[in-house]
Formats: sequence, structure tokens, C-alpha cells
Amino acid sequence: MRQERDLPTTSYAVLGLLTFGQELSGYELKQWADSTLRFYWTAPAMSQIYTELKRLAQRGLVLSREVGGGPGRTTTRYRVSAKGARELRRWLADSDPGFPLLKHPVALRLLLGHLLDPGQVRAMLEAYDQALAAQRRDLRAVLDGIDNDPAFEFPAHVARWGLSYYDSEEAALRQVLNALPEGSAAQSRAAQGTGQTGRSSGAGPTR
Amino acid sequence: MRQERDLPTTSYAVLGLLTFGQELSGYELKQWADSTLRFYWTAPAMSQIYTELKRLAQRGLVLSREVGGGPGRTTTRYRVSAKGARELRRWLADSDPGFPLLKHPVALRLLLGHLLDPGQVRAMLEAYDQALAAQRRDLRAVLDGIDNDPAFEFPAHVARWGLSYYDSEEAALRQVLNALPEGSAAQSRAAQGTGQTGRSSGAGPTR
DNA sequence: TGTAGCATGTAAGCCGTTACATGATTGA
DNA sequence: TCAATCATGTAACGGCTTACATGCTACA
Repeated sequence: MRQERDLPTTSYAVLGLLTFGQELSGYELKQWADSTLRFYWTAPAMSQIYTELKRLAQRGLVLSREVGGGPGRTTTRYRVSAKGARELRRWLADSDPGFPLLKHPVALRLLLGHLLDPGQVRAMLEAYDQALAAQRRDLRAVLDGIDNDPAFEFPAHVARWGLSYYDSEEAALRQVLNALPEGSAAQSRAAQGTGQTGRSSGAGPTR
Repeated sequence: MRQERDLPTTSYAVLGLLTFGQELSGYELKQWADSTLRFYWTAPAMSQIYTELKRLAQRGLVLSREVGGGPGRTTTRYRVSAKGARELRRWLADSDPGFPLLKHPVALRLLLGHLLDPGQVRAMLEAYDQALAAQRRDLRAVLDGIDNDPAFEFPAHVARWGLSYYDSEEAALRQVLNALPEGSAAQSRAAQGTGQTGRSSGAGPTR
């Protein structure tokens, strides 16, 4: 039982998707990933899904089966093997999840707000607000599709978690917008003046 | 007007850090990144900081200067050039921020909660709760270091945003814990009897 | 005297993406 | 018949990390 290093997390994520429902094709797996994983992990590219499936199959963690859909058409469907289920449980129990990693381009740009005029900052935040609402709708739809289905109890927990995250983002956004100097996003062009701040007081890294 | 493709976002992040305060060394930049960027972007490895600085210098976006600290010791300090400031503003104004990307290993594992026993799930969530509190303290300390300093108005906004995010995570976590079947994390071992895989009496580390 | 922090890099390699390539089936 | 969707892959490469390598300085 010499276990080499853990696979990348995304492998386990794909493997995990196969522990709900039945056999899935790479293509179907991608759809599932797009509608669930993408909200709190990533939506792997198609090509990566196929790569992962090949690797999982090679290690005996999934079993594949050719299914003929039409005359000249075959689809490869995958299901998790007993070994795969065991390995997944082992990984869940043994490995340290680590802290979430957030790549927030809007927060990053807000950090540099002193380089923009207030209107531009506002416009950016409002655009994010829109995107957030859209994303929230998508996730809401996902939850509606699985809520109350006992087979998807945990996915439903995660979806609700996600919704509460989006709500909090929305609230935080309002806070920032309120704290920002007035000036509508529309008059973004108005300011544009004076060169940079001269800067002074040190305040080094806090530690 | 996108002839030369944009640099990776992390380059702009590093460049952006140089628009506060004055000249910084690669080493100092790393400390800044660790205490600010890491909360909503990433804390780039040292080696990457140096790589970015080299690239930025090559394109004339930063200027470097050798500073002798002691006899045999020189430190290279960097400051943003006029061209760099222009390019940064251009990037901020022109490019689409895109939606935040969240890699949430705890949510991912919760999704697969049906593969674990309730105690294990609880234990994982409680460990995350701890980590969250620690992270929150760190960010709080950062905010305390810059709050009310007008030079860091925007970093302070971002820090407050981050704190509200951690608060919301905390709340969401409680929600999930309440919705989960009772059974304390401590009795994680108790439920183990049901038909599951071996690993009975704690001895064998499964890796 | 030794360790922690300051300071700077190179090399190898993993994870994952985009671009490219191919072809069948379904429905407007 | 044309486009969209289903379905599966390969190649190139970008971004970033880890591991390695080096050497000075302050301080306990």
C-alpha cells in the first residue's frame, strides 16, 4: 500500500463528483463541474477533465465503459471504483484542507483606488455588483434544483454557504460605496486632475 | 489598444505596492505582500517577487537603485517610474477585473460529506473555524496599523471588506454546524462501527 | 558561536489554461 | 444545410511553487 503523494485536489474533486449518481461521461462531468465546483473551487477545462479521468483510470480509481449511443458513436462513461471510494475517504480524512484561497481582482483594484478617480472606482464596484447578482442567480438555480433531495444534502449545504457569501459580498460592497466620496460613476471623466500624492509617513510592514 | 498583452495580474499587484511609500527592496515587498495582498490575492513566493521586479525593470515600469547598507552589503531598492504609474493606471482603467476566484478546500470537502461520518465533518468545520479566527486576528492587526492614515484609505477599505468576509464565513459555518446532525466532533470515532472500512483501533496511520 | 533575519537569486517542475484538431448527431 | 451540442483528445506554454544555493549582519 505504498501511497505516492496525493493527487492534486482537482483530481479528488472530479472523483468526488462521481460519488453522486451514476456513470458520467467526461462531457457530463464538465457540466456538473460548471454548475457546482465552479462556485467554490474551479471549473476545470474540458481538456483537464479528460486528463484527470485518464489518470484516475490508470490508478484504478475509476472504471470506464464504452457505451454506444448511435451507430458510429461511442461515449466513455466513468464510475468510481471501490478502490477510488476508499482513496477518496482516505484523502478526506487524512489531508489538511488548508485555508481558502481568494483571488479577488476587484479588491485588488480597490486597494489601488488612489490611482483612479472616484467615479472610476464607483463604476468598477457597481459592475462587480451586477456580476455578483448574476452569479447569485446561477447558484440559486443550482440550489433549487437539488434542495430537499436527500441525495444532495451536502451539496445543498455548500450551495447555501455560497449564497450567504454572495450576500455578504453585496453588503460589503454597499459599505464601501457609502464610505467613498460622492460623485456618480457617470462623472467618471470629470476629475482626472493633479499628479500623484507626495506621500510621506513610513508605516512599514506591520510585523 | 491591447497590442502588447497585459502582464499577469500579480505583476501589477507588485507594481501597485510600490505606489504607496517609497523605494522598497524585494524583501520588503514580500513582507508587504504577506501582510496585505495575501488576504485577497496571493502572497507570491520570494523568488517570484524577484522575477517580477526584474521584468518590471526591464520594461521600465520600475527604477532600481543600489543602496549600500554596510561594508559588503548592498540592497537593491525599487520605485515606480512615471511610465510604470501610467501603465498601472491604464491597466486599472482598461482591463476587465473579472469575477473573484475562490478555492475553498473546506467547502469542497463538505460537498463530499456523505463519504464521512458526521463527527469528521464537524471536526473539519471546527478546525476551519479556528483557522478563520486566527486569520481574522491577523487582518485586524493590519487594519489597526493603517486605519486613520489617509495615505492608506483604500487599503483600509479593503481590509474592512476582508474582515466582513471572515465574519460572514464564521456565520455561515455556524449555520452549517446547526443543520448537521448532532454528534460532537469528539465522538468522531464512535460512529465508526457501521460497515465502513477497517482502520479500527487508531494505530495505523493511513499514509 | 550559532541562529534568526536580511537579501538575492537559479532550476525544476506541477497545475492548469488556451489553441488546435477531429468528428458525429440533432434540430431549425 | 448549417449551427449548436455532444464527445474526445494533443501540444504548447504561462504562472507560480518548491527546492536549492549563497552570503552578510545582528544579537543572544
